[in-house]
Amino acid sequence: MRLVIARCQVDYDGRLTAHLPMALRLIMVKADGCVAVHADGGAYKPLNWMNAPNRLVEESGRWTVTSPKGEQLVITIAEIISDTGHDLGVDPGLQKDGVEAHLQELLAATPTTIADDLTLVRREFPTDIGPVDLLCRDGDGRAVAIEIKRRGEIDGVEQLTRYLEFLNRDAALRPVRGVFVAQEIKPQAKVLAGQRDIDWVVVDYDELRGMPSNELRLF
Amino acid sequence: MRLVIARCQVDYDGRLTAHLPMALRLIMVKADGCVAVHADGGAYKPLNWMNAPNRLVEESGRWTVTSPKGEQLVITIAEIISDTGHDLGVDPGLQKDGVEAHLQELLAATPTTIADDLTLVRREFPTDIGPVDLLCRDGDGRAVAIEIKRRGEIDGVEQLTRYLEFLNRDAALRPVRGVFVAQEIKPQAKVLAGQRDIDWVVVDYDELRGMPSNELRLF
DNA sequence: GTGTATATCTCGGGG
DNA sequence: CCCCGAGGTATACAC
Repeated sequence: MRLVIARCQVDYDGRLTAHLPMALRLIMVKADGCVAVHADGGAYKPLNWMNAPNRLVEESGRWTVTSPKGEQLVITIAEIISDTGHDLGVDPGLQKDGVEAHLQELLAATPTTIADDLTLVRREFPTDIGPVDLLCRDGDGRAVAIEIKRRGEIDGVEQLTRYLEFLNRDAALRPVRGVFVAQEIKPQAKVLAGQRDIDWVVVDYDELRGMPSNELRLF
Repeated sequence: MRLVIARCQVDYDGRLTAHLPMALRLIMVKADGCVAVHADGGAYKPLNWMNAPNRLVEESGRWTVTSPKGEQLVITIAEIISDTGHDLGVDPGLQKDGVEAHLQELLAATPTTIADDLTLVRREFPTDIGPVDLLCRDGDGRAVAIEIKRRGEIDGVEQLTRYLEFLNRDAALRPVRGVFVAQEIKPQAKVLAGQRDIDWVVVDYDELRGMPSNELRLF
């Protein structure tokens, strides 16, 4: 990783046009070739950048970064304050816990936490418009499509609505009910779900995680 | 801006739990207090971070960053390779051109580029569920709701559908047609729009910008 | 502050 | 490669 502190001006032309007047900034060049220009504030997002893959041509006082898609980043350098490089090697990578995938795993193992008469048919049930998180059947053998979110907002209800629209065209499944499941659900999402006859259930991740699936089988 | 190259392990606990094993990385601390841990690849996004505002407590071999919301980032430092600081000052800021707002301005000035019988009623027409980009009337005096995107995808069609649903409840406006306008439209979005009787139009930003609004008034 | 929409979103997975 | 969905999305803006 190369770190350059420099007085520079930056011009990007690609998905949009953007210009940065001359000022002191950090230019970060990573081992994969991506370039980012940072100011001394503004969270972690750089002011301007170019992702890998790209081609960096370094002339005196002028760096030109070109992507295969025709995007171009031109860095005009007036003064270099510092220019250092370090080989960091390959990172072992980030381990996450508590994202939607885990919630889906737990709910697939114990769908009865959503409604006590549900049995799982398939996780990530494929349709032409995307996978349905969980497809279940209820006690009467009727199909139930379940959309899972960490945070339940309007988008999730729209997504489930599209799936239900699609699934209800299939005579073998029809009629399909929908249940919107999340750790928290915004009032607007509840209203929209209600308007569309979609049930919603709030679940607790920590509670689910603490509940072994064999404990559920006793019910 | 402080730049530290160090062998470190990082543990985040907040909106989720995340762990980074010990490895060589860059730790960037900006003047506003935000902290970002970067590997030597993977675009501009850091592996882990904590935005401002926060409180950074630096002990020997252990940095603890705490946010007011109860999130915590713990950086365990085994070895410091380099530790430098530079005062970059306040950045003059980024100037952008070509984002959705500009497209909307241009189309508001010359709605005839969407359909030649359109006249503008209002930009950002307010509804209870969000603002409609453009509300127009066609040659027959019928209301037309227009949703503008740089890139037209399914979400945009859903958004326009919600607006149409809402607007069509208003007897003074009904029946309201919808037009989906974008610089490029994905095939799925065209299909969904077609299914819902929503027209779609592809426009060229550079062409629009090159076209003075008074030139259009001659038609 | 909540709610809504945008983003050069980024990033990863699947066909 | 595109398409789709998730994200500690972040960020701006209106109510």
